[in-house]
Amino acid sequence: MEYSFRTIEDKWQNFWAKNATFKVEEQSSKPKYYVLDMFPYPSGAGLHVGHPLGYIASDIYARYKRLQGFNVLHPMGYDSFGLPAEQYAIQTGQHPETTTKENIARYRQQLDKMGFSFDWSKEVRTSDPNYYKWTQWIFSELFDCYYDTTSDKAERISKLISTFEKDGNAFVKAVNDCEIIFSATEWNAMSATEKEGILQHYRLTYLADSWVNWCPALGTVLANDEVINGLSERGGHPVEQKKMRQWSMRIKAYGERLLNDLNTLDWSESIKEQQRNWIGKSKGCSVQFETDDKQHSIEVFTTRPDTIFGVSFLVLAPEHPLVKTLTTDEYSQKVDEYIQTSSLKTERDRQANVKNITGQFIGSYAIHPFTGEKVELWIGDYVLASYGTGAVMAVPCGDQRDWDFATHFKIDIKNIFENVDISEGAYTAKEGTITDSDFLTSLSVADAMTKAIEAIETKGIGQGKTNYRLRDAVFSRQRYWGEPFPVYYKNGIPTIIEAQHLPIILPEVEKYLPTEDGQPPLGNATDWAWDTVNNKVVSNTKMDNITVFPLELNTMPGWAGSSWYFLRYMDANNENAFVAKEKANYWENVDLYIGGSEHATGHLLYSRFWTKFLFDLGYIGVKEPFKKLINQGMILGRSSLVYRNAENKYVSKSKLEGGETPIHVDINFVHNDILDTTAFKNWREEYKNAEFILEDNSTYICGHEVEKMSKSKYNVQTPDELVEKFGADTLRMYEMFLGPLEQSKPWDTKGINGVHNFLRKYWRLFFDAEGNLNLSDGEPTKDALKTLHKAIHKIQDDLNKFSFNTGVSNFMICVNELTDQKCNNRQILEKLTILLSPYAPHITEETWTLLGHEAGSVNYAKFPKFNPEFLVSDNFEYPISFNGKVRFKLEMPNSASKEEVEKAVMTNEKTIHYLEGKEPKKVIVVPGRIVNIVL
RNA sequence: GCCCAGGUGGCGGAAUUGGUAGACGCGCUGGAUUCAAAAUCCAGUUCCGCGAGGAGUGCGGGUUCGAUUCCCGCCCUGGGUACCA
Repeated sequence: MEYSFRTIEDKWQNFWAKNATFKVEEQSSKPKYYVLDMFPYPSGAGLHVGHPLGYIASDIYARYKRLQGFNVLHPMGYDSFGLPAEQYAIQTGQHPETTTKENIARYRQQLDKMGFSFDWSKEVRTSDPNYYKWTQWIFSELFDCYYDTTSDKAERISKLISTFEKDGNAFVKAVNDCEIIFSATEWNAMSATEKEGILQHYRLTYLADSWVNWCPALGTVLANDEVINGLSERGGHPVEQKKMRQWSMRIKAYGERLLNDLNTLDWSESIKEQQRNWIGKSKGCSVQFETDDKQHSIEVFTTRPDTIFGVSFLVLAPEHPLVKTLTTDEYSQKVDEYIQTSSLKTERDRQANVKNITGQFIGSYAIHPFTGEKVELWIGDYVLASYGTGAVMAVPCGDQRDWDFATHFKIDIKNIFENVDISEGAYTAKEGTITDSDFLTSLSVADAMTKAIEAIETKGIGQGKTNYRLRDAVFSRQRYWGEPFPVYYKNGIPTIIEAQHLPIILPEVEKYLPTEDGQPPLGNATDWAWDTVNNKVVSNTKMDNITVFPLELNTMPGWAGSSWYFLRYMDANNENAFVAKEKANYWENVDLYIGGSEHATGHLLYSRFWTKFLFDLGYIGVKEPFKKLINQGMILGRSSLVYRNAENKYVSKSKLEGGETPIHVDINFVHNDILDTTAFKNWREEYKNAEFILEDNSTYICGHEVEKMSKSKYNVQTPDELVEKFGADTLRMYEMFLGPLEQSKPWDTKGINGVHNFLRKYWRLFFDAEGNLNLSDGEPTKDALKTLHKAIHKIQDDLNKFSFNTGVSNFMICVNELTDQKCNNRQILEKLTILLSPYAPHITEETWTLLGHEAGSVNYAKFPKFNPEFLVSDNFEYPISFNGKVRFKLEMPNSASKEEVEKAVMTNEKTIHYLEGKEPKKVIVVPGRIVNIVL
């Protein structure tokens, strides 16, 4: 009987769907385990073979955890708001919702064919009003909170208001960007508008006129991490700076916690490092420099207070507020010109000219706080207004940029490092001895650092301070296809719509483009006003600014919905809460999260931020969303190329003479690099009369290149045709077999036969030569037991280490050995089947029933434990053969000679722990050069 | 520049509390079966050498009885980040 994967896979996929096999409930009797994939954006192209890589790994792990007796939550959903659907809508007029629904249907079909064990009853879609209702709610909770630095958590804004009413804001300890100090009396005298204006400086989400990365081509604002080298991440359009009224998220308030809690996470070092860099904590000190007329003082931030005696000038950002005041008449024209040119520079220009040193002396001086010497004041656009204080003390001997600047403008360089030559460049190492520095002289750099901060603080001209690179995240997008804000404007005051009136449903619009007068697309909506009497959205014509007000026209960014979706899965259909507290407490957080590393600083940082916020308010009991994170590598495409020569003929690879034009050819016409010339000719009109220069054996061999999968390179491999040809189980195992999960690798179907053959061999273990089911019921042979137990041991090890690739190899070894032994023993096959079921669920369900078990029961109730106790029988004696391998540690002094070591290896009797957590078992190591011996 | 990860046959990749390098699969070579093909099975396959033998895990050193594994210095590839004071 042949292995008929199509019949088998259809049968079991239907069975699983009909019986809701993978539906989970909260069960306190079982330990929980939460396995999550980064949910996909449902694009029009459908899934390609790269998508399922992570899903297969997580599915294997989820099924493995179920075998071990865990109650496993393994859901799937869609990040269904996003730009491509909107752009498609702009082009075709088709509503993004329609496109999105079609794409989701296609994705679902493809996912189902892979045999994933998702609990679809918990599906979420970020564009579903029942979902974004709660995204809007979280936004309103952020609006209602501020960050209290005393309790070090988010607190209700009402608490802050009552403090203002009693004491004003002078003694408030809160993260804010409020520049004025007021008393209680002043506060109480303020109008509602003024009060809200103040509160905006404290709220965790707030409106601010901020410089934003404006992308004219996309008609939208982009986050810092969506801009790469001055170009938009999506599409690569130029991005310019523009000031706009935007919603922002005060993520900065959580900077320290986001940094510290990284240490509690089981994430790859590289991702943690990326987040640390992004948060960019630097410890240092602020220092006030008085101007020589004693009228003003300039605050700088430095990480090297120990070099304060090396200061030879100050540099201010051109945008610094004191520049105009401090510029002398003599220099005002030059300074104005410099400010003018640097303001015209886009981010892109600045980056292109990193080596280009520019600056301008402004004519006035500051006084060095310790030496009393005059130091020149300069402006230079290498100093950023947005970081630190917007001014730096320049120490050319200790900072390369300052050195370059000083050298370029011929400013004196003072050396304060003992025995260091700085004629060729700055000395930037944080070690050595300070000299020529008054009270810091002959101290080490580290000691001087402490001493300098002390002196600065004693003098009252500054203090030790910590700076973060992390900036608040802009939260407004000028888009249609996103979550509307639950906000209306009451006489200009942003007002939140109460939770019981949510969701605010995205309105219909005629056009998805910005309006003529530059309003976001929601400006096209005719029914987009808030009636505060009836609490509903009404027609714009009813707007009277007494009871009916305009609604916010921006929508939320893509990361809004994805910042909390892992919580919604726990309780996807709850209409009364974003997640019920008892469910949140049962599932806690994600135990294993699998997805691409491109989200290192975006999604993963924002999710952590929102999780901490929701924790602060007591809605959930965990501080971090994802305990363990695995980043699957990208699967690259393997493009096939044909070569056209000058005479318009197509030249096979070994006949190339150079100068031929390579042309991408659809990979479906190519098998093992051999081109199907007929298919190629029929591909396009232009190839119809193609002529070929063939190899000597009359084939056409294509060239190839490894690059990103893309439609335009005709190298996209969808899973569908492979499932059709080999079955889902083969594809699942093959994707795992390709290599380590975390590594990126080229897609190549060459080896898929090997995996397919393995499954066919496994299938044949159950049947005799005539194709009849043939299972023996006797006791298994020692050889068969040994093979099985070896496999159990290794494959469990592989699963625990997420080495799914070696897991597949070990299955192959096991089945090859059982085939050689002609093993058809029921006990052996039963256990092997359980072992294989996470990898190849369809074929194992089928064989499970062949073994006489109830249909579907391998999932998994009958075997609550999948562990050594269950699988390895206690009484089994391991046969240690001459060729067997047992690992043991040889305890000998390092000085022992080779002969001595060999002698010890040959004769030693060793005690071996053959399985963890069991009594040690004595085995005698057989003479021979055996060092690495495994059971 | 800085940070992180990695460099092993023709290919994807195994093997690290230091212990027979190249598991497993692909590909290739030869053979069996077949009218033939597919499929299947058997043998071989790191390189050099007819051979005995020698070389070999990016390069150069070091520690060790023994190094793909540990240490030092380089080179290269991939990812991240960038005038952050």
